[in-house]
Amino acid sequence: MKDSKIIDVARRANVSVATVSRVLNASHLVSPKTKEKVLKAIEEMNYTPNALAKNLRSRKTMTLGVVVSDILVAYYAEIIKGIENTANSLQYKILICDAQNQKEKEQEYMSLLMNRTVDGMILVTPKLSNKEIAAYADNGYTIGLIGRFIDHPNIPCAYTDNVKMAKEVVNHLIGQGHEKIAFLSGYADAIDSYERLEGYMKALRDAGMPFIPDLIENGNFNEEGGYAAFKRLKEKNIDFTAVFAANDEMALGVYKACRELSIEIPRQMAVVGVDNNRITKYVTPKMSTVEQPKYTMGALLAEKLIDQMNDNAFSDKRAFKVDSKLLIRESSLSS
Amino acid sequence: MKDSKIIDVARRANVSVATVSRVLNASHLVSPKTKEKVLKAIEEMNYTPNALAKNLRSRKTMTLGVVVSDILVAYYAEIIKGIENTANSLQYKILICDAQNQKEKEQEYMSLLMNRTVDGMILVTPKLSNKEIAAYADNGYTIGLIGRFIDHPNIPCAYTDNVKMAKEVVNHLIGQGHEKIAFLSGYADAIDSYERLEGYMKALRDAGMPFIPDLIENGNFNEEGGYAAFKRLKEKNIDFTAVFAANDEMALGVYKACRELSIEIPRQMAVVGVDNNRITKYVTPKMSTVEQPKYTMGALLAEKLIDQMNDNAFSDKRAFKVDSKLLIRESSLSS
DNA sequence: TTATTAAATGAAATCGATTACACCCAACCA
DNA sequence: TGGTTGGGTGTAATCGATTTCATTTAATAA
Repeated sequence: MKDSKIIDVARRANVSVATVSRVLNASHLVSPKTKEKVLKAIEEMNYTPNALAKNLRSRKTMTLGVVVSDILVAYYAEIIKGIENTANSLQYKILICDAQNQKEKEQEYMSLLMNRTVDGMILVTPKLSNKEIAAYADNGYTIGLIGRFIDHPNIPCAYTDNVKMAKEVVNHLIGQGHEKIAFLSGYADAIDSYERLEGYMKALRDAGMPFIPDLIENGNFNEEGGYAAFKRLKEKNIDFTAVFAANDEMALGVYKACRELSIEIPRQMAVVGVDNNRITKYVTPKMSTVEQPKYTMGALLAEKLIDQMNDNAFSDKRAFKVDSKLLIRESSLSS
Repeated sequence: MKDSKIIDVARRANVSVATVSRVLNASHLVSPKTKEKVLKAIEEMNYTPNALAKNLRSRKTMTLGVVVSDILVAYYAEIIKGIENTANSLQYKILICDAQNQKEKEQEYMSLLMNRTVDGMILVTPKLSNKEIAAYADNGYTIGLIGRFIDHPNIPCAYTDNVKMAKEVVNHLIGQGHEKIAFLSGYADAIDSYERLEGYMKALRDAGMPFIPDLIENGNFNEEGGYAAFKRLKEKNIDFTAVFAANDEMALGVYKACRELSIEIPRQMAVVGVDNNRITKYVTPKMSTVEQPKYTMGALLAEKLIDQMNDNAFSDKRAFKVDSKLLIRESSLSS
């Protein structure tokens, strides 16, 4: 039952605990008939090894922690799938941690790493600073990063080129004839926001178009934020005909604001988001957005991190910059 | 750093490991100045206790496992939030397990319970049979269930009354003047499906309307399934003017099929789903659906289960039937 | 001052596995 | 026949904490 232990099995099979352990761990150093006896005893007693004892002794848990900002956001859920499937195929389990957008929760979850509950951690767009993250790595903990890059010899990263992505989006809008393009950024302190803004500016510069600071607003990466930001833009009374929102949620907020203000998308206002949330295909008009290889990033990083934990052979390649893809749909198409 | 242990701290502070342990566990049995010495040593050595050793000795992990069918589905994500917040407030952590719709994965994750990695498990609409689940409970493991009910003295359950819910939906459709109402069920073996079908039939009976088996189709709880099921219904050439889909995903599939077949919702076909997925508000027309108190179910059950683990005082109330709410939107409203 | 009691502390057992090391014994070789 | 060899097995140390029990120290009462 629930509380039989290795010594009970040993007694029942008339062998030592060492032998039972050998059977459990598929050692070749045990004769077929002994093995059979032991297996029979295990079966009869319904014995399952205590993972805590095992992990304590072996000093590993074969578990990877994954910290995401919000498990409700599909972006994270898909990354998790990538990590999980790869990890499982390499005999690792994953422990999913929902930081609920709070930095303190992230930190709490990091303690799982420090107290040996997990062998490594994958942080997906964490709020922790580069310095804080690097400190963990410097102390010998195994950490990987998704959706962000830190230049540190022990921290593998998988991320998209936000600058390039944003440039592509803005170029597309310019190509559609837009000259005044607003940008909705996410949290002011999020690297993604910053980089996307950078790409936005570069695209304008390359096209010889002026950068108008008033066309930048912050929308906190969520729907309400996007809604409010768009209203603020409108109140400024500056003309603009397109909005590039740093994610789909904010773009959805723009949709809502436009509906209220009777602004027709895309005829009067072009809109592009980022993430390819499933919803973008269901809204009217269908939303143009950017697809990032979420599953792939998860899978790539999980493999890399597990590799690193096992042979300590840090291959030089630890930065995986993957390509994103602009999906042009109705919301940004001039007729 | 990473590998200092309690004995190192003890030596540095010139005390015994027992004393350090007492400080760590906030025992009152330690003098202020000793305590200070110890805390200083802990601080200086950057010591963190090894959770594996601690859990092994104390025979608990203060961790709850949560097995969901698919982490990408918002329904589960919200339940998880409810569980997590409640658990955290009671000093418990949760370990989220994504079974990816596979029964074998569910079973794999159950082994976390059996090998003492978690103190208890919450299963959300699992594929495991009642008998299998009861067997775990009978063996002394702590299990709770969400979205399903098993009559077992040790298994607390939080679920909605599917029969009542389905009746309400069908009554609403009847009230809108529909006489031929199709039903799209989920997995044939899912209890939810079965119960919703039961409610559907009861509502018909109560209204004195005939039950037409040909109007029942299986849609596997996903969009493609709903799409295909609707097409099959249409091919049968039986008239019907409304569809009740056992979840929103399938209803979405119906939307797609209708678009292809140029059937206008709700004028020619009324549609109602279940779950209140966020998408339902964004589709055109807005989808009528049923809201279940997901967060509440999670919170309720987490509290109950933790209670049960701690005082072993099984209060008699272990079945929480919560009320769902029909949200009537555009897709089911005759003009 | 001494007896009594309570508060602090430490030594060692314990949780349940893995594994280094020692040992036994049968098979093989010289 | 005696000495190697090595496969199979057992004993005991170990992982890093908690906790029981015994002991020392300090505080209080007599």
